[in-house]
Order: sequence, then C-alpha cells, then structure tokens
Amino acid sequence: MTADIHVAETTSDPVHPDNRAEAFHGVRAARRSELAEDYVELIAELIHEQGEARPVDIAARLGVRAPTVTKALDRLAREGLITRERYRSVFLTEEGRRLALECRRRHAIVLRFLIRLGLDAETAERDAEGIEHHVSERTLALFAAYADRA
Amino acid sequence: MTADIHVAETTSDPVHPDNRAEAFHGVRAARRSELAEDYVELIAELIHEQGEARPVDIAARLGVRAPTVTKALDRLAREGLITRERYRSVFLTEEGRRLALECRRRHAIVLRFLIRLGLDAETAERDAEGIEHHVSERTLALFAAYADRA
DNA sequence: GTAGATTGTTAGCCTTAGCTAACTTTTCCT
DNA sequence: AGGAAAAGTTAGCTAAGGCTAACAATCTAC
Repeated sequence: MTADIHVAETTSDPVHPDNRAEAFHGVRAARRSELAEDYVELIAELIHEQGEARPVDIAARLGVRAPTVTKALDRLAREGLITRERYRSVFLTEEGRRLALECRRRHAIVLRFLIRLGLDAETAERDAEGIEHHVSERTLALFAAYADRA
Repeated sequence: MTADIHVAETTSDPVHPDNRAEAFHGVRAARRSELAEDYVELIAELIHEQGEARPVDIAARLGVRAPTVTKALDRLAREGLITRERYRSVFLTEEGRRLALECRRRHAIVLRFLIRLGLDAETAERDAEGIEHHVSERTLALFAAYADRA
C-alpha cells in the first residue's frame, strides 16, 4: 500500500488501481465476520441476562428461524468461538468471550458517541448495530474522546 | 452497558422481544443492498472519470474477478439499476443514477465528518466505505452539522 | 485483414445465510 | 409415568457472492 500514490496520473490511467480495491477488500472481510460477531455478542448478553443462551432465544432476538440458528452455531463451533452439545444451550470459549467483550466495547463506544452527538436512543441503537463492525480502532478512539470531552 | 441493569427484570420475560430483532432486521436489509450500492456508486464514478464503466475496471477497483462482476451486473440489471448489452460497457438507469447520487452524498458526508473529527485521510476513506451503508438519515444530518460547524 | 491480446461470458463449483417441512429430544404438566 | 408442547435438529430448497477453467467476442497492431 501507499505505493501507487504517485504512479503517474498521466491521463486515462487505471487511476488509483488497487488503492480502492484494498478498501473494498477490508469491507468484505468485515462483512464476513459481522454475523459471527452479532451472535457472539448476543450469546454473551443472554448468558449475562438469563444465565444461559438457548437457541430459541437467539432466534427470537435475531429475528430468524431456529434452523438458521442451528447452522450458524455449527459454524461458530467450527471456528472455535463456542462449545455446545446437542439439544443443550450454548457456551462461549475463551476466544468467544474475548471477541464478545471486544464487540460489546465497540458497541458501547459507538452508541455513547451517537447519543452524545444528539441522536435519539432508538435510532442510535439501530445505527450502532450497523456501524460497530466497520469502525477502525483509530476512529473508535476519536469517538470515545468526543463522548468523554463533552 | 448500563442499559440492561434496570430494564424491568420482572422475571423470565422474553425481555425486549422483537425490539432488538427489528434492529437486526434493519441491519440485514442494509447488508443485502450494500453490494448493489457499491457497484452503482463505482459505476457512476467510472463514467464520470473515464467516460464509461467497463467490467474490467469495475473488477479491478473492487478487487474481484471478472465473472463475479458479470454475475453482479446481471443482478443489477434485473433490479433495474443498470442497462447493458453483451460485451459492452454499463450504463445507469434513471433509478441507478438516483441511487448513485444518494450513495455519493452519504459517502461524502461520512468522509468529511470523519476527517473533521481528526481521522487521517486513508483510514477515513476505509471506514467511510464501511459506515456509509449503515447511517440513518438522522445520523447523517448530525454528521453534516458537526462537519459544518467546525 | 488477420493473429494475438484483451475483455467478457458461461458453466460449474463452494460457502453463507435464509427458509419450510418433517423428525427427534427434552421439558413440563397432570 | 405418560403424553402434549416446546425446543432442537436434519434434510433439502433458494439466492448471493466468491472462485477457476474454458470459451466467445472485440480490439489492436501489424
């Protein structure tokens, strides 16, 4: 990266050739992990609130059907984020717990920031849900700083 | 954080039943249209910069392979956002143009906002790419206001 | 004007994420 | 304890978004 900045913008060049592609690559990567993050964060929340995370509750909160959850949980287990036994509720692995915490932190910062900025709570919640997966650590720091210094 | 502490912990309620589900629903909807928006925005850009939008350039900028672009363009055409003839470059429909403009506007606002907040240009570009699809009109207005009043 | 390079498409594969229908297991209630 | 309800799983469908390999069309340069 940084390489192609001064690559002769002569005329009808491919302009910034992979500069941009890189950004999209990053966004696509983020998109892939979003769902996993949503699940892990929600599972942590359910465990905290109700003592356990049952697929039926996950489905209800996410607004999807049970089989969708089963499949997603299989994937999370494969990826080492959760452990589970058939017909039982779900637990986070060490790594899952770590990820959940990180997500929760990001979510909280974005939410607090949006509210500080003047957004109503409900819209802030909805937007935070979407935004939290796409803010870099650097941006997050600025958000936190803004919210704190208000 | 702080939120679920005093939220009517009556007993074993389904707690906030679809309140949350709604947010996820919105996010999933946004996720579905993201790719289409990326394409349309990019196509408009290419047409503006180079006079035409060729699949090969789209692929390069997005960092994907040619057949991926062909398929995506088929979908966009089906959805009425672009028109195309085989082996020719791509044009936006009226609706496509409208969408592209809206995306461009959102992108610009988010980008300007992030930079005003103190983010470096490169990170701002990357983050804006991800964030722009998830900000409500209301948040956008606040972003714009902040950037303007600086 | 034709040969080779470039560009575009098709076919076919994989994975993810959603769904319904049908089945199994667990839980709950009498 | 036994049967109905609830929860979970499996099978099998759809569609999107990636890919490679192979083929077709277009463009370019001689």
